[in-house]
Amino acid sequence: MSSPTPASPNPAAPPQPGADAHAAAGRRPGGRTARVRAQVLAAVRDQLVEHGFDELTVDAVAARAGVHRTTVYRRWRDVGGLLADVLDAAGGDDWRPADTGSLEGDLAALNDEVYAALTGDPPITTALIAASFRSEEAARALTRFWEDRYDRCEIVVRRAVRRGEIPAATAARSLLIASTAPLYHQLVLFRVPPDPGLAGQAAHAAALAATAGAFAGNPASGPT
Amino acid sequence: MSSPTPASPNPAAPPQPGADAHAAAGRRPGGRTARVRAQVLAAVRDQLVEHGFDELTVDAVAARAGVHRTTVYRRWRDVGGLLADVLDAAGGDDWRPADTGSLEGDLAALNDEVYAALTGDPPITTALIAASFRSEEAARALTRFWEDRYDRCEIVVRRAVRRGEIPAATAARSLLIASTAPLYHQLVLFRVPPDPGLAGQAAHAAALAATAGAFAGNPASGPT
DNA sequence: TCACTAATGCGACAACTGTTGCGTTAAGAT
DNA sequence: ATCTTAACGCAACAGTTGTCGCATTAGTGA
Repeated sequence: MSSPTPASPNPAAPPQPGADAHAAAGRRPGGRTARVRAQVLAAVRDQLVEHGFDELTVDAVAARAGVHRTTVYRRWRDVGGLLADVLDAAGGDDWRPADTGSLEGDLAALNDEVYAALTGDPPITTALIAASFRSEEAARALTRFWEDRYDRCEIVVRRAVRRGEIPAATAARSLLIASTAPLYHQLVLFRVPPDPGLAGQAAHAAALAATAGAFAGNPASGPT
Repeated sequence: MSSPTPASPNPAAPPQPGADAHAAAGRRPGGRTARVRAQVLAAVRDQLVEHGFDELTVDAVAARAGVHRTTVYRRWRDVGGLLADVLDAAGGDDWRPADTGSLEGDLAALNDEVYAALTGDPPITTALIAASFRSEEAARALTRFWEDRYDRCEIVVRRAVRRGEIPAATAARSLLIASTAPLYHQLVLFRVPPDPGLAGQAAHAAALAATAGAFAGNPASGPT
Protein backbone atom coordinates (compact mmCIF):
# COMPACT_ATOMS: atom_id res chain seq x y z
CA MET A 1 0.00 0.00 0.00
CA SER A 2 1.51 3.25 -0.97
CA SER A 3 -0.77 6.24 -1.22
CA PRO A 4 -4.25 5.40 -0.01
CA THR A 5 -5.21 9.05 0.10
CA PRO A 6 -7.89 9.55 -2.51
CA ALA A 7 -7.24 12.76 -4.37
CA SER A 8 -10.50 12.83 -6.29
CA PRO A 9 -13.52 11.06 -4.78
CA ASN A 10 -15.53 9.60 -7.59
CA PRO A 11 -18.69 11.68 -7.77
CA ALA A 12 -20.79 8.88 -9.18
CA ALA A 13 -22.41 6.84 -6.45
CA PRO A 14 -24.34 3.66 -7.19
CA PRO A 15 -27.37 3.21 -4.95
CA GLN A 16 -26.78 -0.47 -4.23
CA PRO A 17 -23.06 -1.12 -3.78
CA GLY A 18 -23.81 -4.47 -2.23
CA ALA A 19 -23.00 -6.50 -5.30
CA ASP A 20 -20.47 -4.34 -7.07
CA ALA A 21 -19.81 -0.74 -6.25
CA HIS A 22 -18.87 0.02 -9.81
CA ALA A 23 -21.07 -2.08 -12.05
CA ALA A 24 -23.93 0.26 -12.82
CA ALA A 25 -23.24 3.96 -12.66
CA GLY A 26 -26.47 4.43 -10.76
CA ARG A 27 -29.79 5.45 -12.08
CA ARG A 28 -29.64 8.81 -10.41
CA PRO A 29 -26.04 9.96 -10.16
CA GLY A 30 -27.08 13.54 -9.71
CA GLY A 31 -26.47 16.16 -7.08
CA ARG A 32 -27.74 14.92 -3.75
CA THR A 33 -26.66 11.31 -4.07
CA ALA A 34 -23.15 12.32 -5.03
CA ARG A 35 -23.06 14.91 -2.28
CA VAL A 36 -24.11 12.38 0.33
CA ARG A 37 -21.48 9.96 -0.84
CA ALA A 38 -18.75 12.60 -0.72
CA GLN A 39 -19.83 13.65 2.75
CA VAL A 40 -19.89 10.10 4.06
CA LEU A 41 -16.55 9.08 2.59
CA ALA A 42 -14.96 12.23 3.93
CA ALA A 43 -16.47 11.46 7.31
CA VAL A 44 -14.98 7.96 7.20
CA ARG A 45 -11.51 9.31 6.55
CA ASP A 46 -11.81 12.03 9.17
CA GLN A 47 -13.15 9.67 11.77
CA LEU A 48 -10.38 7.21 11.02
CA VAL A 49 -7.74 9.89 11.33
CA GLU A 50 -9.08 11.43 14.51
CA HIS A 51 -10.31 8.44 16.47
CA GLY A 52 -8.88 5.34 14.84
CA PHE A 53 -10.50 2.20 13.61
CA ASP A 54 -12.04 1.18 16.91
CA GLU A 55 -14.37 4.17 16.90
CA LEU A 56 -15.17 3.89 13.22
CA THR A 57 -18.82 2.90 13.60
CA VAL A 58 -21.64 3.42 11.17
CA ASP A 59 -23.38 5.71 13.63
CA ALA A 60 -20.33 7.90 14.15
CA VAL A 61 -19.78 8.22 10.42
CA ALA A 62 -23.41 9.06 9.77
CA ALA A 63 -23.49 11.67 12.50
CA ARG A 64 -20.28 13.27 11.30
CA ALA A 65 -21.49 13.31 7.72
CA GLY A 66 -24.75 14.91 8.76
CA VAL A 67 -26.63 11.99 7.27
CA HIS A 68 -29.13 9.60 8.75
CA ARG A 69 -28.02 6.20 9.98
CA THR A 70 -30.35 4.31 7.72
CA THR A 71 -28.90 5.96 4.64
CA VAL A 72 -25.46 4.65 5.47
CA TYR A 73 -26.75 1.19 6.34
CA ARG A 74 -28.69 0.98 3.10
CA ARG A 75 -25.95 2.14 0.78
CA TRP A 76 -22.83 0.72 2.42
CA ARG A 77 -24.22 -2.03 4.64
CA ASP A 78 -21.46 -1.86 7.28
CA VAL A 79 -18.07 -0.42 8.15
CA GLY A 80 -16.39 -2.82 5.75
CA GLY A 81 -18.48 -1.49 2.90
CA LEU A 82 -17.54 2.05 3.79
CA LEU A 83 -13.85 1.25 3.82
CA ALA A 84 -14.16 -0.70 0.60
CA ASP A 85 -15.60 2.36 -1.08
CA VAL A 86 -12.86 4.55 0.32
CA LEU A 87 -10.31 2.06 -0.90
CA ASP A 88 -11.72 1.86 -4.40
CA ALA A 89 -11.68 5.63 -4.58
CA ALA A 90 -8.04 5.56 -3.50
CA GLY A 91 -7.05 3.05 -6.15
CA GLY A 92 -7.69 5.47 -8.95
CA ASP A 93 -4.54 7.47 -8.45
CA ASP A 94 -1.49 7.59 -10.71
CA TRP A 95 1.05 5.99 -8.39
CA ARG A 96 4.15 4.44 -9.92
CA PRO A 97 7.16 2.72 -8.38
CA ALA A 98 10.32 4.80 -8.13
CA ASP A 99 13.13 4.29 -10.62
CA THR A 100 16.42 4.27 -8.76
CA GLY A 101 18.54 2.65 -11.43
CA SER A 102 19.01 -0.77 -9.81
CA LEU A 103 16.78 -3.66 -8.86
CA GLU A 104 17.78 -3.62 -5.23
CA GLY A 105 17.32 0.12 -5.08
CA ASP A 106 13.87 -0.11 -6.59
CA LEU A 107 12.84 -2.90 -4.22
CA ALA A 108 14.22 -0.99 -1.25
CA ALA A 109 12.26 2.08 -2.30
CA LEU A 110 9.13 -0.04 -2.52
CA ASN A 111 9.70 -1.42 0.92
CA ASP A 112 10.28 2.06 2.26
CA GLU A 113 6.85 3.02 1.01
CA VAL A 114 5.30 -0.09 2.48
CA TYR A 115 7.02 0.63 5.76
CA ALA A 116 5.76 4.18 5.80
CA ALA A 117 2.23 3.05 5.02
CA LEU A 118 2.21 0.37 7.71
CA THR A 119 3.72 2.47 10.46
CA GLY A 120 2.14 5.78 9.53
CA ASP A 121 -0.11 7.63 11.88
CA PRO A 122 -3.06 7.52 11.58
CA PRO A 123 -2.83 3.82 10.80
CA ILE A 124 -5.12 3.86 7.81
CA THR A 125 -3.49 0.92 6.09
CA THR A 126 -3.57 -1.24 9.18
CA ALA A 127 -7.19 -0.28 9.70
CA LEU A 128 -8.04 -1.39 6.20
CA ILE A 129 -6.33 -4.71 6.72
CA ALA A 130 -8.16 -5.18 9.99
CA ALA A 131 -11.43 -4.33 8.28
CA SER A 132 -10.75 -6.92 5.62
CA PHE A 133 -11.07 -9.57 8.31
CA ARG A 134 -14.48 -8.32 9.31
CA SER A 135 -16.05 -7.71 5.95
CA GLU A 136 -15.89 -9.73 2.79
CA GLU A 137 -16.48 -6.62 0.78
CA ALA A 138 -13.53 -4.82 2.34
CA ALA A 139 -11.43 -7.92 1.74
CA ARG A 140 -12.28 -7.94 -1.94
CA ALA A 141 -11.56 -4.22 -2.24
CA LEU A 142 -8.20 -4.67 -0.58
CA THR A 143 -7.36 -7.54 -2.89
CA ARG A 144 -8.27 -5.42 -5.89
CA PHE A 145 -6.15 -2.57 -4.59
CA TRP A 146 -3.09 -4.73 -4.00
CA GLU A 147 -3.52 -6.57 -7.27
CA ASP A 148 -3.43 -3.25 -9.04
CA ARG A 149 -0.42 -2.06 -7.09
CA TYR A 150 1.60 -5.22 -7.76
CA ASP A 151 0.69 -5.00 -11.42
CA ARG A 152 2.16 -1.55 -11.56
CA CYS A 153 5.28 -2.77 -9.77
CA GLU A 154 6.14 -5.36 -12.38
CA ILE A 155 7.88 -2.68 -14.41
CA VAL A 156 10.59 -2.75 -11.74
CA VAL A 157 11.38 -6.32 -12.74
CA ARG A 158 11.18 -5.58 -16.44
CA ARG A 159 13.65 -2.75 -16.04
CA ALA A 160 16.04 -5.03 -14.17
CA VAL A 161 15.78 -7.59 -16.96
CA ARG A 162 16.49 -4.89 -19.53
CA ARG A 163 19.58 -3.86 -17.57
CA GLY A 164 20.74 -7.46 -17.51
CA GLU A 165 20.63 -7.72 -13.73
CA ILE A 166 18.41 -10.77 -13.67
CA PRO A 167 17.39 -13.54 -16.07
CA ALA A 168 14.78 -12.67 -18.66
CA ALA A 169 12.57 -15.51 -17.49
CA THR A 170 12.16 -14.11 -13.99
CA ALA A 171 8.69 -14.46 -12.47
CA ALA A 172 8.00 -10.84 -11.68
CA ARG A 173 5.13 -11.38 -9.27
CA SER A 174 6.98 -13.99 -7.23
CA LEU A 175 9.99 -11.75 -6.93
CA LEU A 176 7.91 -8.79 -5.85
CA ILE A 177 6.06 -10.82 -3.26
CA ALA A 178 9.28 -12.31 -1.90
CA SER A 179 10.62 -8.81 -1.57
CA THR A 180 7.72 -7.22 0.26
CA ALA A 181 6.10 -10.08 2.15
CA PRO A 182 8.64 -10.25 5.00
CA LEU A 183 7.99 -6.63 5.86
CA TYR A 184 4.23 -7.12 5.97
CA HIS A 185 4.74 -10.32 7.90
CA GLN A 186 6.72 -8.68 10.65
CA LEU A 187 4.80 -5.45 10.92
CA VAL A 188 1.26 -6.69 10.42
CA LEU A 189 1.25 -10.23 11.74
CA PHE A 190 4.18 -10.26 14.16
CA ARG A 191 3.68 -6.66 15.28
CA VAL A 192 7.36 -6.16 15.91
CA PRO A 193 8.24 -2.66 17.04
CA PRO A 194 8.79 -0.46 13.98
CA ASP A 195 12.39 -0.32 12.82
CA PRO A 196 13.31 1.44 9.58
CA GLY A 197 16.08 -1.12 9.07
CA LEU A 198 13.49 -3.76 8.34
CA ALA A 199 12.70 -2.31 4.94
CA GLY A 200 16.10 -2.76 3.32
CA GLN A 201 16.81 -6.35 4.32
CA ALA A 202 14.21 -8.23 2.37
CA ALA A 203 14.87 -6.10 -0.69
CA HIS A 204 18.53 -7.06 -0.54
CA ALA A 205 17.80 -10.75 -0.11
CA ALA A 206 15.18 -10.78 -2.85
CA ALA A 207 17.44 -8.99 -5.29
CA LEU A 208 20.23 -11.43 -4.58
CA ALA A 209 17.92 -14.39 -4.99
CA ALA A 210 16.64 -13.03 -8.28
CA THR A 211 20.19 -12.58 -9.53
CA ALA A 212 20.84 -16.21 -8.67
CA GLY A 213 17.82 -17.20 -10.74
CA ALA A 214 15.61 -18.22 -7.86
CA PHE A 215 12.51 -16.91 -9.60
CA ALA A 216 13.02 -18.58 -12.94
CA GLY A 217 9.74 -19.13 -14.72
CA ASN A 218 7.22 -17.37 -16.84
CA PRO A 219 8.39 -13.76 -16.91
CA ALA A 220 4.88 -12.31 -17.00
CA SER A 221 2.95 -14.35 -14.48
CA GLY A 222 5.01 -16.74 -12.47
CA PRO A 223 3.66 -19.96 -10.99
CA THR A 224 1.00 -18.04 -9.14
CA MET B 1 1.29 -21.93 12.71
CA SER B 2 1.62 -25.62 12.66
CA SER B 3 -0.44 -27.53 15.15
CA PRO B 4 -2.78 -25.28 17.03
CA THR B 5 -4.68 -28.20 18.42
CA PRO B 6 -4.14 -28.17 22.16
CA ALA B 7 -3.56 -31.69 23.33
CA SER B 8 -3.61 -30.93 27.03
CA PRO B 9 -5.60 -27.93 28.21
CA ASN B 10 -3.79 -26.38 31.12
CA PRO B 11 -5.91 -27.13 34.17
CA ALA B 12 -4.72 -24.08 36.05
CA ALA B 13 -6.98 -21.10 35.42
CA PRO B 14 -6.13 -17.63 36.70
CA PRO B 15 -9.19 -15.72 37.89
CA GLN B 16 -8.25 -12.38 36.34
CA PRO B 17 -6.60 -12.94 32.99
CA GLY B 18 -7.15 -9.33 32.09
CA ALA B 19 -3.62 -8.22 32.82
CA ASP B 20 -1.64 -11.39 32.25
CA ALA B 21 -3.20 -14.79 31.89
CA HIS B 22 -0.16 -16.43 33.39
CA ALA B 23 1.23 -14.11 36.06
CA ALA B 24 -0.38 -15.51 39.18
CA ALA B 25 -1.39 -19.14 39.14
CA GLY B 26 -4.68 -18.15 40.72
CA ARG B 27 -5.58 -18.32 44.32
CA ARG B 28 -8.06 -21.07 43.81
CA PRO B 29 -6.92 -23.33 40.98
CA GLY B 30 -9.03 -26.19 42.22
CA GLY B 31 -11.77 -28.31 40.79
CA ARG B 32 -14.61 -26.09 39.75
CA THR B 33 -12.56 -23.25 38.35
CA ALA B 34 -10.46 -25.62 36.29
CA ARG B 35 -13.54 -27.49 35.16
CA VAL B 36 -15.22 -24.29 34.00
CA ARG B 37 -12.13 -23.27 32.11
CA ALA B 38 -11.87 -26.62 30.39
CA GLN B 39 -15.56 -26.51 29.46
CA VAL B 40 -15.31 -23.00 28.09
CA LEU B 41 -12.15 -23.56 26.07
CA ALA B 42 -13.60 -26.74 24.63
CA ALA B 43 -16.73 -24.82 23.74
CA VAL B 44 -14.64 -22.19 21.96
CA ARG B 45 -12.93 -24.80 19.84
CA ASP B 46 -16.15 -26.65 19.08
CA GLN B 47 -18.02 -23.51 18.21
CA LEU B 48 -15.18 -22.43 15.96
CA VAL B 49 -15.13 -25.76 14.21
CA GLU B 50 -18.86 -26.04 13.73
CA HIS B 51 -19.93 -22.48 13.00
CA GLY B 52 -16.78 -20.53 12.20
CA PHE B 53 -15.44 -17.32 13.59
CA ASP B 54 -18.43 -15.18 12.72
CA GLU B 55 -20.65 -17.05 15.15
CA LEU B 56 -18.03 -17.23 17.85
CA THR B 57 -19.75 -14.94 20.35
CA VAL B 58 -19.39 -14.86 24.08
CA ASP B 59 -23.03 -15.84 24.47
CA ALA B 60 -22.73 -18.83 22.19
CA VAL B 61 -19.62 -20.06 23.97
CA ALA B 62 -21.18 -19.65 27.39
CA ALA B 63 -24.34 -21.47 26.37
CA ARG B 64 -22.41 -24.32 24.81
CA ALA B 65 -20.17 -24.63 27.83
CA GLY B 66 -23.17 -24.72 30.14
CA VAL B 67 -21.83 -21.68 31.95
CA HIS B 68 -23.33 -18.30 32.61
CA ARG B 69 -22.53 -15.37 30.35
CA THR B 70 -21.23 -13.27 33.19
CA THR B 71 -18.64 -15.86 34.10
CA VAL B 72 -17.15 -15.73 30.64
CA TYR B 73 -17.22 -11.95 30.52
CA ARG B 74 -15.52 -11.69 33.89
CA ARG B 75 -12.75 -14.19 33.26
CA TRP B 76 -12.02 -13.70 29.56
CA ARG B 77 -13.43 -10.25 28.88
CA ASP B 78 -14.26 -10.88 25.20
CA VAL B 79 -13.83 -13.26 22.27
CA GLY B 80 -10.23 -12.16 21.86
CA GLY B 81 -9.46 -13.17 25.41
CA LEU B 82 -11.03 -16.55 24.83
CA LEU B 83 -8.96 -17.17 21.74
CA ALA B 84 -5.83 -15.93 23.46
CA ASP B 85 -6.33 -18.50 26.17
CA VAL B 86 -6.93 -21.23 23.61
CA LEU B 87 -3.79 -20.15 21.82
CA ASP B 88 -1.66 -20.17 24.92
CA ALA B 89 -2.90 -23.64 25.72
CA ALA B 90 -1.96 -24.69 22.20
CA GLY B 91 1.59 -23.34 22.49
CA GLY B 92 2.50 -25.87 25.14
CA ASP B 93 2.90 -28.77 22.77
CA ASP B 94 6.11 -30.46 21.72
CA TRP B 95 6.12 -29.52 18.05
CA ARG B 96 9.43 -29.62 16.21
CA PRO B 97 10.35 -28.88 12.58
CA ALA B 98 10.89 -31.89 10.38
CA ASP B 99 14.42 -32.99 9.51
CA THR B 100 14.56 -33.84 5.82
CA GLY B 101 18.32 -33.68 5.38
CA SER B 102 18.54 -30.48 3.38
CA LEU B 103 17.79 -26.81 4.02
CA GLU B 104 15.41 -26.50 1.11
CA GLY B 105 13.65 -29.69 2.14
CA ASP B 106 13.24 -28.47 5.69
CA LEU B 107 11.92 -25.11 4.56
CA ALA B 108 9.55 -26.75 2.13
CA ALA B 109 8.27 -29.01 4.90
CA LEU B 110 7.71 -25.96 7.07
CA ASN B 111 5.78 -24.24 4.34
CA ASP B 112 3.72 -27.35 3.79
CA GLU B 113 2.66 -27.17 7.42
CA VAL B 114 1.90 -23.48 7.16
CA TYR B 115 -0.11 -24.14 4.04
CA ALA B 116 -2.09 -26.87 5.73
CA ALA B 117 -2.78 -24.65 8.73
CA LEU B 118 -3.91 -21.69 6.64
CA THR B 119 -6.11 -23.62 4.26
CA GLY B 120 -7.41 -26.20 6.71
CA ASP B 121 -11.06 -26.57 7.46
CA PRO B 122 -12.21 -25.41 9.92
CA PRO B 123 -10.11 -22.28 9.47
CA ILE B 124 -8.88 -22.08 13.03
CA THR B 125 -5.63 -20.36 12.18
CA THR B 126 -7.30 -17.76 10.01
CA ALA B 127 -9.83 -17.17 12.75
CA LEU B 128 -7.07 -16.55 15.25
CA ILE B 129 -5.39 -14.07 12.94
CA ALA B 130 -8.69 -12.30 12.39
CA ALA B 131 -9.26 -12.20 16.13
CA SER B 132 -5.85 -10.63 16.64
CA PHE B 133 -7.13 -7.58 14.79
CA ARG B 134 -10.05 -7.22 17.16
CA SER B 135 -8.37 -7.85 20.47
CA GLU B 136 -5.03 -6.68 21.76
CA GLU B 137 -4.90 -9.69 24.02
CA ALA B 138 -5.37 -12.11 21.16
CA ALA B 139 -2.73 -10.22 19.20
CA ARG B 140 -0.22 -10.61 22.00
CA ALA B 141 -1.02 -14.29 22.37
CA LEU B 142 -0.54 -14.83 18.67
CA THR B 143 2.78 -13.01 18.77
CA ARG B 144 3.91 -15.20 21.65
CA PHE B 145 2.83 -18.30 19.80
CA TRP B 146 4.68 -17.39 16.61
CA GLU B 147 7.73 -16.21 18.48
CA ASP B 148 7.93 -19.61 20.11
CA ARG B 149 7.42 -21.43 16.84
CA TYR B 150 10.11 -19.47 15.01
CA ASP B 151 12.47 -20.05 17.90
CA ARG B 152 12.01 -23.77 17.51
CA CYS B 153 12.57 -23.47 13.77
CA GLU B 154 16.01 -21.97 14.10
CA ILE B 155 17.45 -25.45 14.44
CA VAL B 156 16.71 -25.88 10.75
CA VAL B 157 19.21 -23.15 9.98
CA ARG B 158 21.77 -24.47 12.44
CA ARG B 159 21.58 -27.89 10.83
CA ALA B 160 22.14 -26.35 7.41
CA VAL B 161 25.16 -24.50 8.72
CA ARG B 162 26.52 -27.72 10.20
CA ARG B 163 26.10 -29.43 6.83
CA GLY B 164 27.97 -26.58 5.16
CA GLU B 165 25.02 -25.57 3.01
CA ILE B 166 25.03 -21.94 4.09
CA PRO B 167 27.47 -19.53 5.75
CA ALA B 168 27.91 -19.85 9.51
CA ALA B 169 26.99 -16.21 9.98
CA THR B 170 23.49 -16.63 8.55
CA ALA B 171 20.76 -14.70 10.32
CA ALA B 172 18.43 -17.57 11.13
CA ARG B 173 15.33 -15.54 11.88
CA SER B 174 15.60 -13.45 8.73
CA LEU B 175 15.99 -16.55 6.62
CA LEU B 176 13.01 -18.23 8.22
CA ILE B 177 10.82 -15.19 7.76
CA ALA B 178 11.88 -14.78 4.15
CA SER B 179 10.96 -18.39 3.62
CA THR B 180 7.50 -18.38 5.14
CA ALA B 181 6.29 -14.79 4.74
CA PRO B 182 5.35 -15.03 1.05
CA LEU B 183 2.98 -17.89 1.78
CA TYR B 184 1.25 -16.01 4.58
CA HIS B 185 1.17 -12.93 2.42
CA GLN B 186 -0.63 -14.60 -0.42
CA LEU B 187 -3.00 -16.76 1.57
CA VAL B 188 -3.87 -14.41 4.41
CA LEU B 189 -3.60 -10.94 2.95
CA PHE B 190 -4.07 -11.52 -0.78
CA ARG B 191 -6.53 -14.37 -0.33
CA VAL B 192 -5.42 -16.08 -3.48
CA PRO B 193 -7.19 -19.36 -4.13
CA PRO B 194 -5.34 -22.16 -2.35
CA ASP B 195 -2.71 -23.86 -4.49
CA PRO B 196 -0.37 -26.46 -2.99
CA GLY B 197 2.36 -25.30 -5.37
CA LEU B 198 2.65 -22.07 -3.42
CA ALA B 199 4.39 -23.75 -0.55
CA GLY B 200 7.49 -24.93 -2.36
CA GLN B 201 8.40 -21.76 -4.21
CA ALA B 202 9.38 -19.48 -1.40
CA ALA B 203 11.32 -22.26 0.27
CA HIS B 204 13.33 -22.74 -2.87
CA ALA B 205 14.04 -19.04 -3.29
CA ALA B 206 14.94 -18.57 0.36
CA ALA B 207 17.28 -21.54 0.36
CA LEU B 208 19.00 -20.25 -2.75
CA ALA B 209 19.31 -16.77 -1.28
CA ALA B 210 20.77 -18.17 1.92
CA THR B 211 23.30 -20.16 -0.07
CA ALA B 212 24.32 -16.96 -1.81
CA GLY B 213 24.87 -15.33 1.58
CA ALA B 214 21.87 -13.02 1.44
CA PHE B 215 21.26 -13.36 5.16
CA ALA B 216 24.77 -12.70 6.37
CA GLY B 217 24.79 -11.30 9.87
CA ASN B 218 24.54 -12.38 13.45
CA PRO B 219 23.76 -16.08 13.28
CA ALA B 220 21.55 -16.04 16.35
CA SER B 221 19.48 -12.91 15.98
CA GLY B 222 19.84 -11.21 12.65
CA PRO B 223 19.49 -7.46 12.14
CA THR B 224 16.06 -7.53 13.69
C1' DT C 1 -43.86 23.94 -15.03
C1' DC C 2 -45.30 19.52 -13.47
C1' DA C 3 -45.40 14.58 -12.59
C1' DC C 4 -42.59 10.59 -11.41
C1' DT C 5 -39.76 8.12 -8.43
C1' DA C 6 -35.16 7.08 -6.51
C1' DA C 7 -32.93 8.38 -2.52
C1' DT C 8 -33.10 10.10 1.90
C1' DG C 9 -35.14 11.22 6.58
C1' DC C 10 -37.64 9.59 10.48
C1' DG C 11 -39.18 6.85 14.32
C1' DA C 12 -40.00 2.50 16.17
C1' DC C 13 -38.43 -1.91 16.85
C1' DA C 14 -35.91 -6.45 18.02
C1' DA C 15 -31.58 -8.40 18.82
C1' DC C 16 -27.20 -8.27 20.62
C1' DT C 17 -23.42 -6.67 23.82
C1' DG C 18 -21.46 -5.76 27.98
C1' DT C 19 -21.99 -4.23 33.00
C1' DT C 20 -23.55 -4.22 37.79
C1' DG C 21 -25.32 -5.69 42.34
C1' DC C 22 -26.37 -9.36 45.00
C1' DG C 23 -27.28 -14.01 46.43
C1' DT C 24 -25.40 -18.85 46.17
C1' DT C 25 -22.02 -22.47 45.76
C1' DA C 26 -18.00 -24.86 46.65
C1' DA C 27 -12.72 -25.03 47.13
C1' DG C 28 -9.27 -24.50 50.54
C1' DA C 29 -7.73 -23.81 55.26
C1' DT C 30 -8.07 -24.39 60.31
C1' DA D 1 -16.65 -30.44 60.92
C1' DT D 2 -16.72 -25.62 60.26
C1' DC D 3 -15.42 -21.15 58.48
C1' DT D 4 -13.89 -18.08 54.87
C1' DT D 5 -14.13 -16.27 50.52
C1' DA D 6 -13.09 -16.78 45.56
C1' DA D 7 -15.74 -17.98 41.85
C1' DC D 8 -20.06 -18.63 39.92
C1' DG D 9 -25.24 -18.03 38.88
C1' DC D 10 -28.87 -14.88 38.33
C1' DA D 11 -31.62 -10.98 36.90
C1' DA D 12 -31.99 -6.48 35.63
C1' DC D 13 -30.10 -2.84 33.17
C1' DA D 14 -28.13 0.63 29.60
C1' DG D 15 -25.99 1.09 25.35
C1' DT D 16 -25.24 -0.38 20.72
C1' DT D 17 -26.33 -2.52 16.25
C1' DG D 18 -29.05 -3.36 12.46
C1' DT D 19 -33.81 -3.53 10.26
C1' DC D 20 -38.36 -2.09 8.87
C1' DG D 21 -42.44 0.67 7.16
C1' DC D 22 -43.70 4.91 5.90
C1' DA D 23 -43.33 9.95 5.00
C1' DT D 24 -40.62 13.45 2.72
C1' DT D 25 -37.32 15.45 -0.39
C1' DA D 26 -35.22 16.42 -4.60
C1' DG D 27 -33.16 14.81 -9.21
C1' DT D 28 -34.97 13.62 -13.75
C1' DG D 29 -37.65 13.83 -17.81
C1' DA D 30 -41.86 15.30 -20.15
